Amino acid sequence: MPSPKPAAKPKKIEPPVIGAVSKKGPAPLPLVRGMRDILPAEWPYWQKLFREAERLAEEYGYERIETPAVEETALYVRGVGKATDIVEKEMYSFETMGGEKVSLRPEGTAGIGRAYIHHGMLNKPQPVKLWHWSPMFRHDRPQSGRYRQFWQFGLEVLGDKDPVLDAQTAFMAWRLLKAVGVESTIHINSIGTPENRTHYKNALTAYFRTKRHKLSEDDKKRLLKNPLRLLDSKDPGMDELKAEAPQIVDWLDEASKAHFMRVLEYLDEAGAAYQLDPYLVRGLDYYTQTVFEILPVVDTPESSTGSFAGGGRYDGLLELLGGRPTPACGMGMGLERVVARMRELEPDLGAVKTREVFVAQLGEQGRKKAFALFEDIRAAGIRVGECLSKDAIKAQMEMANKMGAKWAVIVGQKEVLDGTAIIRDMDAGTQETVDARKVVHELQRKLGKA
RNA sequence: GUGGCCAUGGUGUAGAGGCAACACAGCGGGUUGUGGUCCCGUUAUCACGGGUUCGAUUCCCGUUGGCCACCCCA
Repeated sequence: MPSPKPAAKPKKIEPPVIGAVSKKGPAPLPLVRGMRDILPAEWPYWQKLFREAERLAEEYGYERIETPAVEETALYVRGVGKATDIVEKEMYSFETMGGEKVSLRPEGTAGIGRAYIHHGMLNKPQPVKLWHWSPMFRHDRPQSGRYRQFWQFGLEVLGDKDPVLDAQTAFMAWRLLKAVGVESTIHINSIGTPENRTHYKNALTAYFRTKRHKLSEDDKKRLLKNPLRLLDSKDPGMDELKAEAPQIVDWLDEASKAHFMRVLEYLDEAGAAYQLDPYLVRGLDYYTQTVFEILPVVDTPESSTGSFAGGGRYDGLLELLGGRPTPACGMGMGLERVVARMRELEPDLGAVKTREVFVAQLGEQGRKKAFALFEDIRAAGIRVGECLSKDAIKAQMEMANKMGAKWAVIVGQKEVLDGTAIIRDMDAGTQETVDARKVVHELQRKLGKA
C-alpha cells in the first residue's frame, strides 16, 4: 500500500537550467517564454533582408520612422479594435509605477497613425510615406513562425486615398520578398466600406444559418461571434458550403468596386503575382477597401508558417485616433518568417567567415608588433584575421587554417629584433622572411591587389 | 486560452529500475617558435519539484520550458 502522501509543500519554482552552467554561483536564467535570440549564424540573413528593405523603401520615397515600443493601451484599443484577438487576449499590457496604463506595441500602424496626428504631418505634402523596422509584441502561444517578440518591416502611406497606393504597398512587399529570393503570391480582396461589410455580414449570417446543421462546433461559434471568419475556416466540409456562400464583391458599392478594380489593374501593370481571394478578411478592425496577405508560393513542410505579410487600406483609422479624416494604407511583414524561408533556400549564407590573411604572433614583443601590423593590413583593405589573445602559435595556425587564410604573417621575438616578418603560404607550406615594412605591400602583390 | 508530442554534456544523439555511452565542437597536451591527418586528457547533481522503490536519470504526478496543431495572426 502506498503510504499517505505528505502534504506537498509550496515550493519555489526554480527556473530550468539551460546552457553552460557554472558549478558555483547563481543558476543561469532561462529565456522568457516566446522570446528568442538571433544568433550570429542567423545574422547574415537579417542583414541582407534589412539592406534590401531599406533600399526599396528609399527608392520608393519612403522615410524611416520609429515610434515607441510602449504606448498608451488606449491607442491599440481604439486603433486595432477592442473586440479583436490582438487586443482581447494578446497584448502585453501593464501599469507603470506612475499609474499609466500602457502596452507593448502589438503592431505598427496605430503608433504611426498617432505620430502622424501628434506631429501634424497633415501639413506636409501628402501622401506621407513612412517605413519602419521594429519589434512587435504579442502574448500569443508560441508556435512555428510565431514568437512573442517578433520583428516587422512596415510601410505606411498616409493622406491619400488613391488605389495606386494600395497596389504599390502590396507590390513593394512582394518585390522585397523576390529580392531576397523568396517566391510569394499576393492574395487580395476588398471589404469595401464599413456599411458594405455590415450588409454583407448579415447576408452571410443568414446564409450560414440555413446550413447550421452542417457546421462544426467551432464554426457555429464563429457564426455568432464573427461570421466573416467562417470564410477561412479550415473545416473540411467548408469548401462546398463556401462555394455557395455570398461573396463580398457582390455587396460592394460602386465606388468601392471601382477602387478595387483599379488596384488590380495596377498590379497587372506591375507584373506582380496575385490572386483574388474572395474569402480573405482580416482580423483588425481598421481595414477598409483593399485587404491583402502575402503567402508563400510553396508551403514547405519545414515552414508552414502562414503569411509573410499582411496589409491593406485603413481609411477610418486616423479619425478613430482623434485626427482628421485621413485615408491611408500600408502593410506589415513578419521578418522571422521571411528569414526562416531564406535560410531554407540559401543555407550557406551564414557560413564561416573566411580571411585572406592571418596574423600570428609569439611573445610579448611579437604581439605588440602584430597588433600594429594587423591594423596596417586591415587598413590596406585586406581581409585579415588574428587571435592576438592566444599565446600558442600552434593554436593560431589552426585558426588561420580554419579561416581559410591563404597567407599567414608570423611575427616572433626574433623577427621583431631583425625588423622582419615571416609570410607563409598556407597551401604550399613554404615561407619567406621579408622586411617588416614591406609586409603590406608584399601581401597586396600576392593577392593581386597592388 | 485549448489539445497532442517532448525534455540526457556546448551541439546532435544512445541508453537502461542499480558505473550514463558515442560523435562533433571547445579548451589543454603529444618536450620548449608553425595549421589541415593522428593520438591523449578535460567537459552532465540525465529541466525543476514531489511520489513509488532497498535503489529513479529511467515508472507515476505536478511545474516550467520547447515543438506542433487549434483559436488567431506577422
